[in-house]
Amino acid sequence: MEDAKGGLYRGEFKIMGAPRLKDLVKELLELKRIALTANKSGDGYGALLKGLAVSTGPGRAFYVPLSEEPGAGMDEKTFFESFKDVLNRKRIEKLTDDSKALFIYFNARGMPLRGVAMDTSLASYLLNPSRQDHGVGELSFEYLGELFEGEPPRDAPTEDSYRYYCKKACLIWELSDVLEKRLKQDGLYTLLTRMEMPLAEVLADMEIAGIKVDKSRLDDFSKELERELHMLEKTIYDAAGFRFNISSPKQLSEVLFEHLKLRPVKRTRTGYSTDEEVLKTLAVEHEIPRHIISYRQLSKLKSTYVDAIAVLIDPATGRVHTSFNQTVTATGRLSSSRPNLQNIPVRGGLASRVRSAFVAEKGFLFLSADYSQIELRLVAHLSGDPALLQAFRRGDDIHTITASEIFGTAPSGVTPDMRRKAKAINFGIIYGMGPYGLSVELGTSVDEARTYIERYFEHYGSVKDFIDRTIEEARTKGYTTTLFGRRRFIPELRSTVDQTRRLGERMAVNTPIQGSAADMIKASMVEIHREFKALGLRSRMILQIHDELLFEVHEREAERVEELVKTRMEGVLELKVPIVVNMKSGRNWAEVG
DNA sequence: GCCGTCACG
DNA sequence: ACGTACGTGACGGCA
Repeated sequence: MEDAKGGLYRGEFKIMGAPRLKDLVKELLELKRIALTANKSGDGYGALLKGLAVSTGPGRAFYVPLSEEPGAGMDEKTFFESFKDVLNRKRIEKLTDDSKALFIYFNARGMPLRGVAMDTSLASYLLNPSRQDHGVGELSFEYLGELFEGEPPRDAPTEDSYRYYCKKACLIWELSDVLEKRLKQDGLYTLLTRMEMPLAEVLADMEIAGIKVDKSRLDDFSKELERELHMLEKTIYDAAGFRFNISSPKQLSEVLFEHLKLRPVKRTRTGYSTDEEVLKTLAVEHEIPRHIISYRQLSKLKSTYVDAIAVLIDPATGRVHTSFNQTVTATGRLSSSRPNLQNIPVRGGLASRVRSAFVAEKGFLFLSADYSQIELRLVAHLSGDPALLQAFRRGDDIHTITASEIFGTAPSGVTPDMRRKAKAINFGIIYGMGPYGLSVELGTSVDEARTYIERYFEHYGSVKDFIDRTIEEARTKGYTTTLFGRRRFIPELRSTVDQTRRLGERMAVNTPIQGSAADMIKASMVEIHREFKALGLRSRMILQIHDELLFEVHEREAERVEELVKTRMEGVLELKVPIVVNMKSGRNWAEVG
């Protein structure tokens, strides 16, 4: 495409190639701020960068086609040589719609990108984390009143796609001012610049690092599961007297409730439920449900955690590179996808077969550091409840103490079953449960569950006050907040539908707890990453699982890193109760979980 | 593209 | 009489 080699497009956007690049870079070096947006194919670590659009001000932009777009662009070396200073200079502020993607691209190639001053997705997420879409199109409509649909960029480089990205870069420029003002109005700007934007680079480095997977271990396990599934399949067909698709809830339901005439336990929106709870109930009557449970467990393991992960191993590095999504959850948590490494099995007999396939690089160890009871500690802090505060300050086992209060015995007289019930209640509080929910969880009557909840609030009266206060505040303001000032709007609270309004109340209570815990771990991650860099350590952070961080630690750095991580995580914030972090190290993930 | 199911914190 | 504990992502089946 000859225009890509330095020609000037009609209209307001330029497409730059090598000949004119020098002049342009000279001009850029004089600027205070530029807007950047990438034309990439694919997502996350594996994405290809096809080009970069740069806006130098409202209505002015140019586009650099890169060689990753076949036949179109400038080779990487030329690009880096020309742009290095622009990207590296902190005083040239960069505005972008997806800083993590840029960090992944540049950091992975040893090209530091500095001076990122705005990330419009992250800004939008802080303004309203419940939005489904934080893209430039949505934001332009919402905040600029401008329609930007452009057209979906094509496979082949075209003038249209260049113009599309140039326009996008210009909109990012304009959006940045508006978003900055809004964030400052809402007291969220610091959260953007000090937490979410620095975190984006941390996440980029974690995605680049990935985690090593022993493929042969997974392959062996897959074959084993295959054989087991085949045997179970036969057993089930024999017991039923005919073949059917065991993985089809619809067909299974016909088998259980029509052919075998078992009594349905509960309904789904579309028919009778066949979930594990139902199957356990039915297992008393027939042998099939028990086999179905086993079949389901093994097939889940095989499809989701063995086969799906094996194909995502990068053959070049032997590692899988998840994507950490920073703008998905309503509470401020991260999420992980392709693969989701935040829901790798940890319970159940075969969980360790999967976890042990995630291994530390030769010469390295895994170190896991998790916040102990972080959400309950936050309940203690946020409510200021004297009994709860005292329990945590004394270092008591919180479930045992709760059990002793509810059942009126000395802590030494608490049986394992009493502790189990107290644990369910403690968790239920965080979620805003009712008597029914607790009764299902405990397998007791609704009345019994109701009694437990009443006794809980008798002993932890300030927790009740906290819940009421939090709901009331959310109703008045329209949103609920975390310790760090993160917001979540809860329109459900104004619903006239009872069920919806109660859902809103549970969200209003749960979000400050879950969200404050998310704030804390995010702040620790930024701090720890900064220290690792400053100290020039070879160790690196590789995963975050909500209240846990996983590190791949160089053997010779083990002691220093343990000390550093524990200190930073526990000292991230001063609460009214101690913050406790548990640490464990080992050669694979099963050993540290 | 939705549903049911199930893995995690 | 009804639904009934927060937040996620991914799979297979099915229309």
